[in-house]
Amino acid sequence: MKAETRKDEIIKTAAKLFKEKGFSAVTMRDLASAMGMKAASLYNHIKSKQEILKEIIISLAEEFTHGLELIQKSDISSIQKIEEVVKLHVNITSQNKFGMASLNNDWMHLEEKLDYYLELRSNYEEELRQIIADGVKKGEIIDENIEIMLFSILSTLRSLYLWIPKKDYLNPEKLSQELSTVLVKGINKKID
Amino acid sequence: MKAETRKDEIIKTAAKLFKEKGFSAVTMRDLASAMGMKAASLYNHIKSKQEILKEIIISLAEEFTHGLELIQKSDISSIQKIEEVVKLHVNITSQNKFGMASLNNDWMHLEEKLDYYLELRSNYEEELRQIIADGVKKGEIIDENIEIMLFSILSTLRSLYLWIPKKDYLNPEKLSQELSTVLVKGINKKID
DNA sequence: CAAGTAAACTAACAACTGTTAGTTTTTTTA
DNA sequence: TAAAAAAACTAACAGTTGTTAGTTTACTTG
Repeated sequence: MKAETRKDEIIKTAAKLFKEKGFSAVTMRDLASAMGMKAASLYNHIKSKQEILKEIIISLAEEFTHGLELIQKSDISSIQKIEEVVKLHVNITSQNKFGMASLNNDWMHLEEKLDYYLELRSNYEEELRQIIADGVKKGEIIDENIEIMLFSILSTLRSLYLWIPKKDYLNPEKLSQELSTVLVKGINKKID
Repeated sequence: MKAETRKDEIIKTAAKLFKEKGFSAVTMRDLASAMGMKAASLYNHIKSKQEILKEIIISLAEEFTHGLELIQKSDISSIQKIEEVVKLHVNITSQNKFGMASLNNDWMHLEEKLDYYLELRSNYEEELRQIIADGVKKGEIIDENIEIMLFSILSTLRSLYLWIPKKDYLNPEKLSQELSTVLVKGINKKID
């Protein structure tokens, strides 16, 4: 791991501000002030406000894509794959509590990289859909509407960024495990 | 039901734009242009940009609060209450596909009404938490971490606005029922 | 310690922001 | 059809926006 550059600090600070008010509502003067400098000085380190957003979002999106690829080709059951996806989201979100807000809410302000982002996202959804469909075919997963199961799981995982910061006494391992239980088994008490 | 005023049209159009780019990125000139008029003309109908956001968010928040109150005091099981909450979200979201985006993402730009909104929201979460806790106590709901169950359900329901527009061939009744199944029973196949 | 580089600064820009004032046009009502 | 009300307009404002140019200060390195 290399040393953190000034650019990295700016991006980290920006992510924090973007989470609070959204990309559009944060001005370069806000960001500069949070960094203890003047707005013009930021441009010694970054090319534009856009570039900051791009750095935050694209690196996260690629991290998810890469993580899911590994899970996809591993030789485990469908349910286990879903459990690994839960871990992936919990881990990335735990380490990027702020950036995840931009990924979820400010992707539409990407300009040149918007199409690339949308491609990564739809591929991600498609791969996860495939994992679920496989599980249904193999009889591991109930034969309910696949879109609804996909949506329900993904909504929960994508919202983790709102919730992990409030409960960060829970370690990632325990959180992943308990979350998997709820997502996979549901909440109703079974009659054993 | 009364006739739709020009103000209502403006708010509806604003909600649509707010969903696409977020409150901060939509200018009064954008809104005016979408309405086929000049920015200044908007002010014959509305007091400020803020007021539009307030109208969108507060009316929705109050609708949820009221809906949950009715469910809370009805004499049904905890699981049934949760199923009613699912219906509540599906119905309100189906009828407010655009406004729900503001409720989820732009509430922090409320000014005078921010505290009121935060109060409604935390009361809502607390009441739902109570429904779950009751269910656990009565043995209807598994004895897992209540916060995780609350978070998982609420994340899914709060994300409906992203998903309903894409699948609106599904009618609200069917969607509510299938979503309840997934949330309550989970996705794994039981050994009958 | 000299030279080079990194990182801050001041000043300014052109475009855009929400909003107001005052006026004209269109629609409704008596 | 005249008067009143509703709804649009033009023009402009004061403040804010992202960004650039040019300069000064601080740190690193040979």
